[in-house]
Amino acid sequence: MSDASPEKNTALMEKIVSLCKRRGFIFQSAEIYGGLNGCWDYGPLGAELKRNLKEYWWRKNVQEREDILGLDGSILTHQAVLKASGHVGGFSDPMCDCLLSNARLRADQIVPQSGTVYWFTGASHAESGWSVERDYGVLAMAGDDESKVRKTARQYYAQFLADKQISPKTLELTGERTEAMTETTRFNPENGSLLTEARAFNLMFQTRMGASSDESDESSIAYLRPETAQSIFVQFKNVLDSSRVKLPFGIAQIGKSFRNEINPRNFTFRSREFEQMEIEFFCRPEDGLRLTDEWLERRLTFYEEIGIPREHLHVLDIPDGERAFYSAKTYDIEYEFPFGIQELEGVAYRTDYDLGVHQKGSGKSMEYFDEETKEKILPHVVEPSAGCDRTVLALICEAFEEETVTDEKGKEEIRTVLRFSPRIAPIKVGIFPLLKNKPELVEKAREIQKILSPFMTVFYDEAAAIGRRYRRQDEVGTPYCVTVDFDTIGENGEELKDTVTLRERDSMKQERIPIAKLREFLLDRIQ
RNA sequence: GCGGGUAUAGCUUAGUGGUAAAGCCCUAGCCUUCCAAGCUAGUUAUGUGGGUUCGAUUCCCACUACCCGCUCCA
Repeated sequence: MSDASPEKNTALMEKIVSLCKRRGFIFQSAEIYGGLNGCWDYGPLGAELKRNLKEYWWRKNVQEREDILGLDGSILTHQAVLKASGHVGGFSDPMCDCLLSNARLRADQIVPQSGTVYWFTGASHAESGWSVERDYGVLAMAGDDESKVRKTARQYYAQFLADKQISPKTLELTGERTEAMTETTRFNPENGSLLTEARAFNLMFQTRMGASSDESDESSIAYLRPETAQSIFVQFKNVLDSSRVKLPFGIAQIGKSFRNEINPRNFTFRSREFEQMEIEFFCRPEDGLRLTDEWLERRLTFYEEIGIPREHLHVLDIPDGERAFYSAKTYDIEYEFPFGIQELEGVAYRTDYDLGVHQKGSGKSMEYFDEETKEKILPHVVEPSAGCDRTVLALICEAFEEETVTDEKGKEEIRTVLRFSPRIAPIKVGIFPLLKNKPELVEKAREIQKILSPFMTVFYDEAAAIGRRYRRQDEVGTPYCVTVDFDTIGENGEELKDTVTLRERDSMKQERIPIAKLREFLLDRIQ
């Protein structure tokens, strides 16, 4: 996808989805039962790919740093945590629908209006005897005349007509009365039509804990966490007290989060169950903005290291007024997916908002005592929060390529190849005996499999012609293949004995390498 | 959530109100000395549930899922 265009590319995305299923990267959840909306399962290769991503992230951010510590919090979350964080009250959108156009509107974003409301109780059609009783209203703003209002009402009632041949114009409106209203948000500013009652659509999955939990017992309510961040904030004190760390330091977590998205879309990109890779990096207030910029750079480097080049990433500096209310600075790192430029990760400076609300909510101090300055401070926090599933999808999209190759006879064909970085490729090396009906070759290949498999994911394959086996591995992104031939078993002299052909995925070049050096050679390239 | 579209084998596509076809893939065997070779054999499908009908994969209805647009994404 080196020539990725920002325009939508549905055909490309369909090919990628098809490959993911065919080769066992990603399946639809509960497919044999018709599928579960917005849920996906990772197949054998997808599981390897995702694991490689998570392990590399953990290695770079936890293992190789002494100032970041790991955490693995529970998914089931105490309701008090999410009340304090603002999710119970605020993690919802009041939505209402226009009764006329069915447009969906955010109730809290409707500009209040004033005018005269015309109420009706129903409509009838004298000729056919049809009638409907249903309350409806239209807001007439200054300048609207009555005929326009009645036309809107007739269009509304016409929706209930069984006979679509009847013109809305011939309907009689019943029960008309008027009412003056000021600053109302119950009507669609576009057309004056009455809206449905606002319904809160909370994006959190709620559950009840305990065997005896009954519907009326509010205290049994728990939630599936909508982000991994909260368990980090809630355990901030415990980590601090148990680990003897000093500011600045971070707590990292990889784990599942759940949001009841209204509209899951774009394959695994927006799912209801998803995995996050988050760091909360705590610091002194004066360092927050600087560290936000530093983290942005560090994260961009990370994406380059796993094979997503900087030129396919976009950094969005979210302007004042568009950031979440708690954030003093936010960068979005976006990737050019075939379906558009979409967010992979947010790097947000959350100030002391989170520790502040939990200090208030729990009544427990979240303060940090600085031994040098002898002062107590409430640390600020910088949060690089990456979507794991989104990054896996980006890795697959970035790696996908259909290459035209010409064989010796001049015949052109399409080679589908996933150009994964060796570091994250699900299978590191394919091991083939040149021929499967020669026991010496098979035996030697099995030996090599045994040597390498403790160190990396290997795939042994003896079926079909050697070229086909190479292509199979190309399609799943295996960077190297090793072939055992007659040289290996010493048929062509001592100097070639115990050497194998090493074939590289991208160049399709082959070189001769001693079996004894294979492990080191491969490990050098996949670390 | 609204509107539009789609649903036949692992994939890509035929087709039919009366036994569902092909190519690729896959599996096994033979053969085969490095880039999807050949021969033989084989497995596998009408998304789910109703209705109409003697009979439905085909017609009708509902549901589900996916795709596109809108909406939404603290």
